[in-house]
Amino acid sequence: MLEAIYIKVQADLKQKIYRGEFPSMKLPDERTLAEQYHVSRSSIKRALNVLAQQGVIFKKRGSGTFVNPLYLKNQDIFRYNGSNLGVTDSFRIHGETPTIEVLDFQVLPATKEQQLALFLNEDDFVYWIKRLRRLAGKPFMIENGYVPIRVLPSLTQKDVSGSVYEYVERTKKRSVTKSFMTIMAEPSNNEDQTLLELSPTEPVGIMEGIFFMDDGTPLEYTTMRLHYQYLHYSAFVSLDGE
Amino acid sequence: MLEAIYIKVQADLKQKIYRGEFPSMKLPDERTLAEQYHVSRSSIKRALNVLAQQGVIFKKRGSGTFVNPLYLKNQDIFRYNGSNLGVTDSFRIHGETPTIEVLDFQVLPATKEQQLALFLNEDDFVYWIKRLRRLAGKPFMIENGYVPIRVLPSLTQKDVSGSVYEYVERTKKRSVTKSFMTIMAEPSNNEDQTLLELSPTEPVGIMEGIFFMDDGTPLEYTTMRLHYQYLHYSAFVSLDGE
DNA sequence: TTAAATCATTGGTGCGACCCAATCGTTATA
DNA sequence: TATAACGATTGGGTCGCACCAATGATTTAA
Repeated sequence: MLEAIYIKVQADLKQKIYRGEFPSMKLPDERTLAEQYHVSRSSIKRALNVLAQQGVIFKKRGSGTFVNPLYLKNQDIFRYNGSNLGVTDSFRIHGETPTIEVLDFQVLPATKEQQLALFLNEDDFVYWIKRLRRLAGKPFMIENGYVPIRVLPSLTQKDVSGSVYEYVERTKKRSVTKSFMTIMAEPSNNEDQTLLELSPTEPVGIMEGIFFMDDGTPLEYTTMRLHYQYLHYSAFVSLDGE
Repeated sequence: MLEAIYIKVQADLKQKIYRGEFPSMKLPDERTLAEQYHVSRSSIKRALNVLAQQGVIFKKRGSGTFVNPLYLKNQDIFRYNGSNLGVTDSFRIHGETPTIEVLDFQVLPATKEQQLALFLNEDDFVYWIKRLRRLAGKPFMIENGYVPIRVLPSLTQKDVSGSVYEYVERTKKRSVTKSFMTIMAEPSNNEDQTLLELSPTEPVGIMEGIFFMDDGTPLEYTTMRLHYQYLHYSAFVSLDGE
């Protein structure tokens, strides 16, 4: 099975929506879609659920399924598209690929906090990866990442000057598809101001999080300090199935 | 049907996880759970999918289903619990309920941007609701909300001095469970500094978003300017079913 | 004419069956 | 002993059915 049916249906419907093939903003009912795609209603429901979760459509029992007009007008914000959660991918959207300057690369014993976040033992070690990211030459992010040695035993400085997640996908055939993140803001400190070329009144955005591989293994604990103009986090939140 | 089976199972499992009833961090396999709960495997799968989506568990084909240790250690962060997305609910967690001071309450013609965000026509009007929120007396948020008159025709200043979402639930029997939000940060302006008691180097966090009722009707377009210490947005992100 | 009852439409939930695919421990083999 | 093959376990995907619940249009009755 190269790709599940519901994935294909979901992708196809998203295309059709994007291309404006539902001018009435209303999709055919589930039973009809099942016929059209020659799949069961269950698979259609599954595809529609994914789209609803993404905020692309709204379902209304008794009435039908409708396109979220916002998705049409503004679909570049609804970018839950990349197969990857990393910085490289997220910021590539703006047209250019970020470059990486490695500021530091060491092996350290894991702190208590890191042990907790990365499910480590007392005697475990982590790589400390400090990097500066630039977009079109302009620095926009200071990144402090901590990766358990146990998870990537043969990581080198060279690997670290590229995307760590691509390295993981290449060498371990695992993808990084889950993260637990916290977003905050703070006045900039001296280092921020120097590295990110900020004035004292200009703040930084902070994105701090744990990134997991698709099997649940925690890969990295990261703190990102962003030039405030680059902190732009969008999310569609749904509190339904609870 | 007061509550769906998969909802009950999901809630029960979450309780058990929280109470540490799976010390090995491993849940029984799906077929066994189905027997224990006297429900079909489909329903178990559904319940587990919800929990996986919330980051409470990780599923690993061929191995089993495991508790996310982070959820145990830090479950107060995993608070996708409230039935409501509003500010009142979100910040009540910290122990105290925020108070509301209405700074302005008017009816205005909808701007282009509002028409787009709220699916309105050219001649539609919106309420402009400007409010200051305090927690334990300390101001922490300036809120500019825009609500279509069409949606809440008889909204009064009195209603607006409480939670608008509670008003919606009471009068329309609809809940506010979806939102599309963007989070940013900025240096504080004069008004921010005055109302939120900030110094010039201290920034504001900005949460801007559209809130939808459970049937997809957009209810409100809001811009919230937060004292930076109160911007603390956490999310579990999963890029799986795409 | 208006309000209430009815009914068709549409999405929601639940079941159980069937097979697939990844994993892991066991067993057979070199 | 180390490796390979195998098989059991476990979650993933698909199907098709039956029935429920909310909605909205239609029909009926006041």
